[in-house]
Amino acid sequence: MTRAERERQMLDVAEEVFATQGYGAVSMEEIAVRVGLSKPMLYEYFGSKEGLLLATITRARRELREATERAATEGETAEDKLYHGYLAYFRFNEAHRRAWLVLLQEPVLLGGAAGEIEATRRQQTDLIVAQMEWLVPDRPRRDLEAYAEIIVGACERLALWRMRNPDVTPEEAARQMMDVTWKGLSAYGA
Amino acid sequence: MTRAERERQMLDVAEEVFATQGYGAVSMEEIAVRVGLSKPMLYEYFGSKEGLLLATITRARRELREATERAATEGETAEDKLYHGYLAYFRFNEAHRRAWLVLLQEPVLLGGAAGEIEATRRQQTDLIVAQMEWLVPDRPRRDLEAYAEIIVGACERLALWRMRNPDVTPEEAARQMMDVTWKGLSAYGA
DNA sequence: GGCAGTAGGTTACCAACGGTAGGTTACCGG
DNA sequence: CCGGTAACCTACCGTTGGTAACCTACTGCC
Repeated sequence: MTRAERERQMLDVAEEVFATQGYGAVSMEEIAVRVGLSKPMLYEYFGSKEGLLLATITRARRELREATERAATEGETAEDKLYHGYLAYFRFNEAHRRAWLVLLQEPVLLGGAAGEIEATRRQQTDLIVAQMEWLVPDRPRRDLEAYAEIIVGACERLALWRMRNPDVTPEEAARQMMDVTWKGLSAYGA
Repeated sequence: MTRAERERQMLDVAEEVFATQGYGAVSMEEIAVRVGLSKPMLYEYFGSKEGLLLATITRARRELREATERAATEGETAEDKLYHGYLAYFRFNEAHRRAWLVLLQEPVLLGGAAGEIEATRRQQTDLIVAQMEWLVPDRPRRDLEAYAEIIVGACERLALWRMRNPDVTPEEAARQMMDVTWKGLSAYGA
């Protein structure tokens, strides 16, 4: 087995247990046993427990980004693009439930490797901002950045809400996002 | 010193140290020393480390809710109410930076006392939904719930963004929230 | 005053975990 | 056949979350 395959295997196991049991509740020993290796190997590959979490988060984030990025190229109008982006997001966290769950663990890193994750976040935000520039031209860069953050946060939370309401389809969630962020609540005002 | 005062004192210390060092990076021993007591007292009051975090989160959340709730009664029109709600939120996490920072630690609990925190969250969401009913009448309850989640998530993330961009005033952040959630992005379309 | 009961507090300990040092096996080029 | 190295393991350490057992000072009561 090559080194890259080993790493993927380790990340698969880590993703599974972090998602189901939570970061604090699982020991490195347990992960190692599940992989079929011993603890020091994990440290060889990832340096620390937080490093392992960081690696799984980075991978999950990349997968999510690729999925939504691809989708946002579909559709003609700005409205269509936005809708398809949302749809891809909610479909992703239905299909890759585990990968998505570890993304929620991110705040754990606040006190630790927060700096390292900043780069990936920055990169992701930049991409959304780029699409924003297409969506809503002639706005200050700073506002576009804010809008991107707003949308990411909203999606995250709505996805969490969907976990408690599993009968909400990705289509419905995407439509709800459109209601608020595209048309705006004023459209429904009294 | 009464029991309630002791508890408040412990929560103050916990809030400070969780916010600055992060949940995982701080030991119960350290907190106990800072309070001026010994470790078992913390366990007497909060049962476990996670229980202590849960208590600080619960308190912070209540303070935040009270602040925003009060503000949302100001203003005449629906638009005004929404704006003042946002403004109060961003002013709160500027003034009570520490309290707000522990709220971010919440996902740590995913694998643990997630059930207990569900009640508080539910209660908070219900209140926003109630204001939503006023804001955008004649929508299905289910959509209102989704809108509430969207708004909470968006605010959370934008507040996080503000921490990295400290020159963004609460007024500007509130305006950006209005741009997206009230007028909607379509208002700026090409 | 003397004394049982209890609230509030401590010391001393345990088990589990993150992390590491040092040794062992297995494979490779020469 | 052999030196070197990559992959891997066993055995250990320090710290930390959590607990048991004990102490102390106050309260109300005879």
